[in-house]
Amino acid sequence: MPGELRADAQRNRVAILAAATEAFAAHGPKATTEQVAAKAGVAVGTVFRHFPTKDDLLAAIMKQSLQRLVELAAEADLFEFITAVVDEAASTRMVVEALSQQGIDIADALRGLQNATAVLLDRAQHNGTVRVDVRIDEVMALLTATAQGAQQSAWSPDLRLRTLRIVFAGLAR
Amino acid sequence: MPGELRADAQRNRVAILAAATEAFAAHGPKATTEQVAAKAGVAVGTVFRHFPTKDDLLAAIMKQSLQRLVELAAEADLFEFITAVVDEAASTRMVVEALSQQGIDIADALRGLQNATAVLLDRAQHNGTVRVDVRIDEVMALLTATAQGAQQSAWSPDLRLRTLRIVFAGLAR
DNA sequence: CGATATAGTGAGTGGCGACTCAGCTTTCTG
DNA sequence: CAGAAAGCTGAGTCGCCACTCACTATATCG
Repeated sequence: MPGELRADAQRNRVAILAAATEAFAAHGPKATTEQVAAKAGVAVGTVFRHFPTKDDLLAAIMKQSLQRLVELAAEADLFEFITAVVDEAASTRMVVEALSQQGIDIADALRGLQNATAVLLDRAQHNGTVRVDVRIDEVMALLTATAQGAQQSAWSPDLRLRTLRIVFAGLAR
Repeated sequence: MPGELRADAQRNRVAILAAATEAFAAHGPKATTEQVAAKAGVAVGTVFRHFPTKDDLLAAIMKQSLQRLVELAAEADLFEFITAVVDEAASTRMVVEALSQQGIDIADALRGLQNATAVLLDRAQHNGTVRVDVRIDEVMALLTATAQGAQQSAWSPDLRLRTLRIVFAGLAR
C-alpha cells in the first residue's frame, strides 16, 4: 500500500511540522533547516526525506497558517476577523509571508481564505455595516497591507488598533 | 585636507550610487555587490572601499529614496502625497525597504519624512479634509502598510487606486 | 523470529555571496 | 616630471546553508 507511512515516520512528520511552525514563526523563512531539525529532535536528512525542498516545507507551513485564518473567519464578523488576522500576523511571521507570496505555490489556500472572507464581506454589506461598493479584492488588499505593516514595522498593539479603526471607517459608511 | 576625494574616486562613487539605486530598485536588497559593481563598471573592491559594508550601501540608497519622498511631499496635499508614495513603492523596491527598517540605521531620514508628512496632515485637518482626531503615527502606519501591500503583493494600478480610496474615506469624514 | 522494505543519520559537497589584500594604476603636488 | 599618496583590481578566503548518500536502525509482516 503506497500511501501508508511507518509509525516512526508519522511521528517524525508531526514533530517536524511543529518545529517548523515554531521556527518560522519566530525567524521567518530564513530559519535554517538545521534549526528545524534540531527542534524536532531529528537529523537534517529526515527533514529532507519528508520535504524534499525547503520550499516544500515552507509551503506546508504557509498552508497551515492560512487554514488557521479560515477557521478564525468561521466565528467572527468582518471587522473582528481582520483584527484577528492582524493580531496573528504580529506574532507569527509566516502569516504575512503566506498572504503575499509569489515564489511558492499557495494559490489554493489563498483562494480558500478569499472565499471565507467574501462570505464575511457579503454578510457585512447586507447588515449595512460595510458600503456595498466595496469589492473583495479591495478587502484582501487592505487585509494584506495592514498585516504586513503590523508585522514588518512592529506596530504596537495600540497603534494597530487605531490604524484599523481608520480602515474600518473607510469600509463603513 | 582629509575630506577631499580624488577625481576618479568621486566619479566612481557617483557611478556606484547610480548602479546601486538601479539594482536595488529592481531586485531589492538581495541584489549582489558584484551586480552593483558590474553595473557601475568597477571592481568589487572599489564598492567596498566606498561603502565598507553592504549595509552601508543599502543605508545610503534608502536615505536617498526617503529624501526623494520628502521632495514629493513639498508639492502635494496629503492624499496626492500618499498616492505618489505608493506609486513609487510599486516600482522601486527600496522605498518599502526604507519605510519598514529595523536592521539598518535610517532613523534620521525617517524622522524627516514623518515631519514632512505631519505638515501635510496638519494642513488637511485645517482644510477639513481629514478628521482632526487622526494622528501622525496612524498616517505613517497607513502609508507604510499600503506601500508594502502595493509592492509585495503586486497590486495592479487599478486595485491600488481603489484600495487607497477606501483608506482616504477612513481618514476623511 | 528472520527477511525485507522503509526510514533515519550526519559528515560531506557544492554553490553563493560578502568581504580582503598584495600588487598595480591613477591622480596630485611641488 | 618625479615621488608619494590615494585609489583600483579581482582572484582568493571564509562562513553559511540547502541538499546528498552510504551506511545504520527500525518497523512490519508472514
